[in-house]
Amino acid sequence: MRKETSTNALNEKMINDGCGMALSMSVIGGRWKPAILCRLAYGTMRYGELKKAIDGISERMLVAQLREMEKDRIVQRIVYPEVPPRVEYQLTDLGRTMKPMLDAMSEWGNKYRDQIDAGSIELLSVGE
Amino acid sequence: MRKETSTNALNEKMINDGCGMALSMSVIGGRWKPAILCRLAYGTMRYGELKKAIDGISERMLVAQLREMEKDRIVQRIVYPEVPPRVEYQLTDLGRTMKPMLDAMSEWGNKYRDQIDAGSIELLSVGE
DNA sequence: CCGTATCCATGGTGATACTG
DNA sequence: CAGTATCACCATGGATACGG
Repeated sequence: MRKETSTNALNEKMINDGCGMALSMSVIGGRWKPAILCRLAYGTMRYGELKKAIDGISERMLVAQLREMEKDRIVQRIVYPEVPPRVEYQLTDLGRTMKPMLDAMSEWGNKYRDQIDAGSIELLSVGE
Repeated sequence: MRKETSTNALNEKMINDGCGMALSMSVIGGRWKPAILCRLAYGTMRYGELKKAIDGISERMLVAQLREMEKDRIVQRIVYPEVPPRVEYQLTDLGRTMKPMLDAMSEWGNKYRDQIDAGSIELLSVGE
């Protein structure tokens, strides 16, 4: 049996629906994980860089989401014992295997946005 | 500007992080959407069939998640005016364009599960 | 058969302030 | 610079009962 501690990192509820999709969702789901993953997909980033790059994120949430992804072994945290302190984050090897999935998601999302913006889809509720 | 009504159907918070990943997440995120999408990917299903197929889902949640995906135009609801009533659900054309993304997610999830089960990853906290 | 309505618990998230 | 610590909100989702 797999072990875990808290919150979202590997949500037991979702991992057993047969198809792996739910497992993927439990790893990349989370308010800010897509945004973080997008950045780390291009390489290593410092804590402060991530914070600046991701608009609107609080330190609390940035750290929380990074920690969860560390637990799930897709993100790696590297601490340089310097003054001032420096901490870098990057995808692990396992994290990098997500690339095709991440790309597929970005691509569909962008196409979907185009569809909506083109007005060919109304996304309901205009008169609600 | 895009319009929307409630809850999760197109979460404004998530759609503006530049990469389309977050948009995708806002459409397929949700406790039961992966499970539902997995089923509908193979074809049309009746309400009752979905309910039976997805273990543990309540009627409330099944309907709620289906309605959200209807709003987002990826799922189509077809009502047959018969007695007894019959309602079928299927992916829309737009919904079917998600196939590559869905497949990528399933594939990565399954590989990830293998990695974990193989013990090559410990998923933390064994001694926590 | 296919849902709605209602109530309620949980925890994910945000805001703010503080620390090594 | 890179985080912790606390508090509180409220949307998400669960259980149960009822309706066309």
